[in-house]
Amino acid sequence: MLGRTFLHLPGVGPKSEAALWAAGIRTWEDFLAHPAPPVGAGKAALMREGLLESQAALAADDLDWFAARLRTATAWRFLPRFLHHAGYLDIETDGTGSHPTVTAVSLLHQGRLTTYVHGRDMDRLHEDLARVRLLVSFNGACFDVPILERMLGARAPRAHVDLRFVLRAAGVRGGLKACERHFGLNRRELDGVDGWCAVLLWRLWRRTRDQRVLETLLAYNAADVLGLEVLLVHAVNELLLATPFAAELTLPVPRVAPNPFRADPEMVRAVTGG
DNA sequence: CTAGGGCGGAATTCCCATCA
DNA sequence: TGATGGGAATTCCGCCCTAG
Repeated sequence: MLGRTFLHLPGVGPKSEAALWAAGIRTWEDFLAHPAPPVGAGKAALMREGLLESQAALAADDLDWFAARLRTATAWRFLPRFLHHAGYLDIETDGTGSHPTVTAVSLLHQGRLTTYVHGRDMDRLHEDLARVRLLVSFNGACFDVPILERMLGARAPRAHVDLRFVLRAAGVRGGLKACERHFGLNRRELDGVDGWCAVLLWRLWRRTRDQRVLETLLAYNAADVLGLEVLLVHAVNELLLATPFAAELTLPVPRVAPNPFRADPEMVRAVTGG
């Protein structure tokens, strides 16, 4: 999809891009080879320049270059090409206002899920996060990343895709759980657990040191990032439907990866009030 | 509850094609 | 060639939404 995207060029919006596609100019190469593309001469020259730069950036695997030009709702355009760099992130906190303790973090990167726990190994997060070139989160632009930076001094990758806004562009609104339900994802024994439950689980864990409590908290945290990986593909496929390329570019939807942690039904009951 | 970034619509600027 | 109008892109601001 990236090689068919013109939106990232200055002076090009959704209308111009759609017009190019309709005129049979479907790829960067189509445009560059076209003797008289259906735009003004000045804009054509500017676009030609931008496309040559785009080709160079793609050849150099320069994710940041595209991330800077395709933000928020349009970020999905470069996702398929750079998917293998994605690090899916979700944090839990103790819920105490604007300066909370980060209690647990899950990071799914290159097929490996790593969990960080406050007081255990949270310090390892910095170096692992530094290896991630493309961060994927849900509402992370507003929540996870600012808190990680403020509370842990962490530095997030420059390229960050917040699925909240990608999904919204695809017409799917609401919180993470609602989005999962929309695509038929099932949380099974974690049904009904939300972020506030994670706060309660953390308090319960501190008080009791019962391993089942921590395990339930981590299962919830892990379920969030495992869901992100699948939601991302759904979102891209949904947005492809609004382009002429859905038939050839639709991605296979992966299964939700197995959760290495097991939520204890008794602990779930304890914090959901069920 | 509280914070914060981004959406959405309106206003504004920019660009291009069309004319005389 | 210079003025003009329309359409598209960009900018700006208040409010919405979601996180734990």
